[in-house]
Amino acid sequence: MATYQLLHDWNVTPAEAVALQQQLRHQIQIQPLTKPVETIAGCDISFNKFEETVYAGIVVLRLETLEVIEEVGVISSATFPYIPGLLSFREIPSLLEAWSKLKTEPDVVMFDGQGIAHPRRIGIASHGGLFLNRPTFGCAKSVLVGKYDEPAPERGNWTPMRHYGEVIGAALRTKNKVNPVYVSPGHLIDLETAISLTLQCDGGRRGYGYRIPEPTRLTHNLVNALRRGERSPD
DNA sequence: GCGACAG
DNA sequence: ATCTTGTCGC
Repeated sequence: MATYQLLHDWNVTPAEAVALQQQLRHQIQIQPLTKPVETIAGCDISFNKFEETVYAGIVVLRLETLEVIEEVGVISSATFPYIPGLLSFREIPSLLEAWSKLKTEPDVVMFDGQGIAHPRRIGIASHGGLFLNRPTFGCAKSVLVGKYDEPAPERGNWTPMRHYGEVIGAALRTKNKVNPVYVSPGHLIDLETAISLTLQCDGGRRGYGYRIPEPTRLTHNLVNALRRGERSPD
């Protein structure tokens, strides 16, 4: 079973959450990978509007072939509300429950959200990286903070996202003439590597291609099936 | 003060 | 995030 470090309690108020982020942000390390990546995991949650029950899941893939190595899902509950800038406090607790069920120890984890492309430089991917103590990065479908110039329309092109003068991520085109995804390092990885991994996880390199990279796309399908009762938490 | 605002 | 069919464009 995969393990993680519980760096702090999750039962906090929004104000306490912000204080924790200010404290934790200094522990985040943006650097090149120290080990080659063989497996990559995607994680996501799903839920019915107005309900506290959440369906969390993680899918582990072999980077080279994008074949699924393992899938885990859990039905849990989230009490913390969705507040822009505090997404990790709503999603990470249940994702950690799913993580505990993994037999495999993913080399790197892709999150559905931001890494350091966050007002306090600690989005869900960075926060999760500290708990998991391994390389993580975010691949979001929309922007939280930062500005960027539109990247060229062909797959593979990207432009830097800037916030207060700092390069915090990239607007990356994963498919021709389709809206870009927003990639940013989470922890123990750098922007260039996060971009490279995102492109390697995109089926586009093999003909069939979706805007959302496979780890996140497949996990999204998994948790939605769980929510609809089309699959069980095994 | 006004508007923006990951999922 | 979720609720949902058709439809415009390449």
